[in-house]
Parts: sequence; structure tokens; C-alpha cells
Amino acid sequence: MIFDSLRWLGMDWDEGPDIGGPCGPYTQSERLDIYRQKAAELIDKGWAYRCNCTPERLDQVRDEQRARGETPKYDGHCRNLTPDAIAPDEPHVIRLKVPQEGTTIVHDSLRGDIVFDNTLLDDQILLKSDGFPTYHLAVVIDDHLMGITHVLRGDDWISSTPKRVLLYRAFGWQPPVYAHVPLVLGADGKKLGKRHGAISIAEFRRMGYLPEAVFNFLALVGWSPGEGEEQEVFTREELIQKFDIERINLAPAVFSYEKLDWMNGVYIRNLSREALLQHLIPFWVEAGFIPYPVPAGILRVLEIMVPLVQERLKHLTDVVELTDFIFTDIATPSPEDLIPKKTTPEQSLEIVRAIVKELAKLVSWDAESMEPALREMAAELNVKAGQVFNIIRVATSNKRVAPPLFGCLEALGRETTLKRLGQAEDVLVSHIAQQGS
RNA sequence: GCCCCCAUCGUCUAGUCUGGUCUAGGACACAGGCCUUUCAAGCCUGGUACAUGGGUUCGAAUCCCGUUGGGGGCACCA
Repeated sequence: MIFDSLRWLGMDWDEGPDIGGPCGPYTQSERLDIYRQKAAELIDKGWAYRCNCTPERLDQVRDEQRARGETPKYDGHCRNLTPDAIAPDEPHVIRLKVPQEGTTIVHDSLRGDIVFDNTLLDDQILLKSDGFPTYHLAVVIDDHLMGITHVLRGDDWISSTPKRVLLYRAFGWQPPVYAHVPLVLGADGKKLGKRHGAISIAEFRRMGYLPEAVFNFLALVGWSPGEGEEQEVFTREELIQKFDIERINLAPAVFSYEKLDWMNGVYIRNLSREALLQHLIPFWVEAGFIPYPVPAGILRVLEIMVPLVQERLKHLTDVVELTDFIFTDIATPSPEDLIPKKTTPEQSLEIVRAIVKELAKLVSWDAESMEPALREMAAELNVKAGQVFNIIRVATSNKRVAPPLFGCLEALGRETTLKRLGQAEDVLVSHIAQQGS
């Protein structure tokens, strides 16, 4: 799923568990022997030790430390046992032997040196009692063996980085270049995480965002081209060319869906009609409006609708609500909606009847011929064209707000349009009758 | 509690390193207007910000220190 999401965003990679490569195996469970061997190496070098403290004892120690207002950390109970005090075959973990004096410096390419007092660092567990490594051990070994040169992470990882720097030192390896990027916050100012407001890339897709828009927007969260550059909409190629780690802003950024929505709209408007059509079809299918594959007759209707909705979409999903009346039956409009302001029910009825007459005599059922005919008709009736259009809109869609009228009528077809206008006529007739009694 | 990071409009940011051109620029959102068959889109106009106190300096959004505020971390999770 992560692979699919990354691919959707247009990211690719040179090697990995899905495509193989020279640095495999890539799955942790297939590398357990490496971790065990390396952990043993650290014990031999005096950089690690075995520990068989029970979880209960550790909890108790931590509780006591917290009660005393100290930073909870391992109390070193097993730190100075003789190497053979705990046999390799009895249950135990392996801990990092953090120096008890001095400092560890994390060089962050965005922030410079961050200095940590070693006495504050915990004797981190490296290998768990089930034989699996913790993240710290695994990532250091894997990154080194796989030739990783740069590590970019959220700044919530800063405080655990000295442990890994120490591991590099213990192994005698060169640490990678670290850059800790600011966190992305939710609207409430809290870290966006799995359990707090964050959504997966797959969800962006489901919500009707275009990958190009998400890619562009994400690049702009915490980064900007600077130097007076005021462009915000960039192609992928421009971003790849312009993006510079050094220009990442250090303050955490609030994730703004409002701006993402705007940007998605920009990208939707920039799409060709054909491309937008292809993007939209799955959402129409998903809504149950059209079958898939799309029959030629329906495709023609879709092709009419695409330009009408293009500049009205913020999300691709918006097309469902915008065009539902084209594909499904509508509820009968209320008389109130069919009677514009400053118009009597009788006038409305007269207008509807005139519309039906006018449309019925159209030779060709297309948007271009409807408009002039109806405008002329409105002039003859001495009413504003807008009023006429509003009535037609409500009668045919049961919406006060809809995409441009004549295109919709064309898409709807002569038969359905006239049927709905006939229903509107009925509504007005019975409304007038009720009022009269 | 302890440690770490950060601080310009409501939000994302330019400007900070290399003090003066910043009465602080842009974008989103918001308000008003234009256009208009509704809604959008587009165009125009508007309001809103250098957290605070002290230094350094002829001069500070820009450099230094304190304070305040926000965020993060403190697992046999990643």
C-alpha cells in the first residue's frame, strides 16, 4: 500500500523489496542474523551488554524516577555484570553502553550542532529478547550497509538521534548527513500522526485530489523557493530542480486543507478535457451513475459535462454532487423554488408553458440553439432572461445552483428535459389551485 | 519534571546567515466591487503580522541575552 501510494505520487526508487537490488535482503526479518552478529560485536567491543531485568522491575524503576522528578532511564543494574553472568541462551536483551560522561554531538545540516549530555542518554535496548532489533540498531546497520548518505526525518526524532550517532561511533562508521525537518501540525497545532488527524496518501486519492497537486502542496509545506520567487504552482520537474534542503523553514507548519483545495482546483483547471474526463470517470462509476466500461452514448453526455464542471471542482469527488441530476431522478421541486422573487405563481406557470413550447420546437437539441431562442422568448414575455433560466434550472435539476444551464439541458436530452418541465408545470398548477381554494 | 527544537498577517511563507533599499512582499482564506443565467472561474480593491523585555549599533524583523509562547522527546514502538 505504501508502494502504491508513492507510485501514485509519482515517486520511484532504484531498489527495494518489491524490485530487488544489490543491497538486499530488504526485509528486516530476513536480516536478523546480521543484527545479532553486529550486536555481539558491540558486546565484544565493550559498547553493549546483556541485561535480563524484568519489565516489572523496569516499570518500577521508572515510576520511582518519575516520582523523584528525574528523567526515566535504565538504572544500569546489569551494566557492569561480568560478560558471562548472563548466558547467551537465557532470555535477555542487549543494551547500548552509553558513556557516562562527555557529550554527543548531532550535526544537523539545517540547525548546526546539537549537543547532548551523555548522562541524559538512556542505555537503549538494541536487540530485544525475541531476537529482533529495535529501530535504532536496525536502522544504523541497514543504512550503513546499504550506503545511505543522507537521512531526512521529522524533528520528533532529534532527541533519539544521539543514540544512533553513538552506535555509528561504536561501530567505527561514518554517520550520514542528518537533516531534521519540522513537523506538520493539524489545525489544532498538534503533531499530525497516525492517531491524530493524519491521513494516508491513499486517502488523498480517494478524496479526489490529483497527485500532482498533493506533490506540489507537500513540497510547499515548510519549504519555499525564496529569493523573491512568488510562484507557487510548480511542475514536478521544476520542484525537483528548485527544491533545496537548506531552504526548509524550521518552524512547524499547520497543514491547510483550504490551500490544498485551492491548489487542487488549479490543477484540475489546467487539465485537458480528455484528461479530466479520464480522472472523473471512476468517481461517476463509484457513485453508481454510469456503468463501466462507459457506453458510447453515455460517454457523449460525459463529454458535454466535463467542461461545464471543470472550473467548479475543488475535488474530483465534487463532480458527483454537481452532476447527480443528470444521471438520477430528481425530487419534485417545491413551488417556492419555481417562483422567482417578484413573480406570481401565475406568471411562473405562464413562463414554464412558454419554455416547453419553445424548446419543443427546437430542431437541433444543442446548447447553442437553446439560448437565443429562450432569450427571445423572454423578451416577448417581457421578463428577464435570468428569471426564465432560473426557473428552468430548478425545474430540471431541483437545484438553485448548478453547472451552466444549456449544457446541462443538452446532456439531459430533450425527453427528460421536457418531462421535468412538465412536472414543474403540474406543481405550479396544483399550487395555484390550492391557493385559490 | 528533565532534555531538545522553534517563534513575521487567521494559515503557508519572502525578507534573517551577508543589519540601512521593509511606512515588511506574495499566496490561501475573508470582505467589497466588476463580469455574469445560478454557482464557480477570472479581474480589481481592502483589512490583518515582525511575541515580549533588555542589550550591541548612527541604524535591528534581521546580531546577543533573558522572559513568554508553541512544538517535540523521555518504551523489549517506529
